[in-house]
Amino acid sequence: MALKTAYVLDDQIGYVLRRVTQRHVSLFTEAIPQVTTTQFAVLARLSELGPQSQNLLGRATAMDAATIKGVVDRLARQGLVETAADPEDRRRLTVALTQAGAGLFDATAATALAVSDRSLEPLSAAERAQFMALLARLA
Amino acid sequence: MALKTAYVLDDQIGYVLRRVTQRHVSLFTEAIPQVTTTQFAVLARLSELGPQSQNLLGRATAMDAATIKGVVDRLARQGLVETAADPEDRRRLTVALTQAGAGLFDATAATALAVSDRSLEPLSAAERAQFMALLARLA
DNA sequence: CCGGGTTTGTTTGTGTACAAGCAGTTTGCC
DNA sequence: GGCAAACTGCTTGTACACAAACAAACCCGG
Repeated sequence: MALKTAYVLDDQIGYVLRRVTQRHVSLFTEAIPQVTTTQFAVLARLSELGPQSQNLLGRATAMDAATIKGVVDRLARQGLVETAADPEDRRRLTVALTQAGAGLFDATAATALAVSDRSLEPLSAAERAQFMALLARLA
Repeated sequence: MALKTAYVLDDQIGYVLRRVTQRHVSLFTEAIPQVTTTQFAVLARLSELGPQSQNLLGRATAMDAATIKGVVDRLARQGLVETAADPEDRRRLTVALTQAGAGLFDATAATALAVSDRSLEPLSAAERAQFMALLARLA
């Protein structure tokens, strides 16, 4: 008879990913309470790529259409991004950083990098590099 | 003047974690559509530990009180768990697997393990072990 | 030039996830 | 014995995340 392989929750990638994410988000929120991790990703992409259509922006930040809409709405409510109609394609909604949004990103980028570091704190420098390389291959 | 370290979103642990989680959840949902990853974690813990108070169950599955309540409610609505008042402590709500819940867990545990494997598919066996060891230290 | 397929965005519904505040219960300690 | 502290659970509000269904606009082949 086959040996039944036990299901050990604590060894499952999904469960551990969830806990690591919880810890990371908690560190981020403590350091940068103004925006969430997802909102910050949008600011970062807009800063990097310049104004984008909402749809493209969603793809560039791994959010589906419904999710990116909510995120953009909340950022707009905070005055960090603004949306404008595209004259060339009337379906399109162009999203751009405001001065305030660009300012916030520039002011917090270094802190955000420090948060990434703190998340990886339990690992040595060599282990961090190794881990990030492996993690990237799973995305 | 100090060299400004660029913020590269794709290199940030939080962003990559989110994408890896998205991929994993998608694989899980495809393989086991009856319950979500979080709900499955609850079934696994109950199967492992036996009936638990809702509060303890939340801690054992890394969910806060509000979250575990919602998850237990939805599992109960599906008839996979049942709750009972504790005669010894009237604040306590004991959560237990039903026959259906235990049956579903037993029937899908092997599949769930296969999902964990598929999530790690891009890595070799040695790399998987290495990755899981590093990941666990970040939780 | 027109009709079908695609793209873009919106809406609704469901399911985590957490903070904060409330209420009832139990326990510990004076 | 009695009261404060701790525990357990509930509720509300906010924020992702995705599926599904829809409408409007665009594009391309015939």
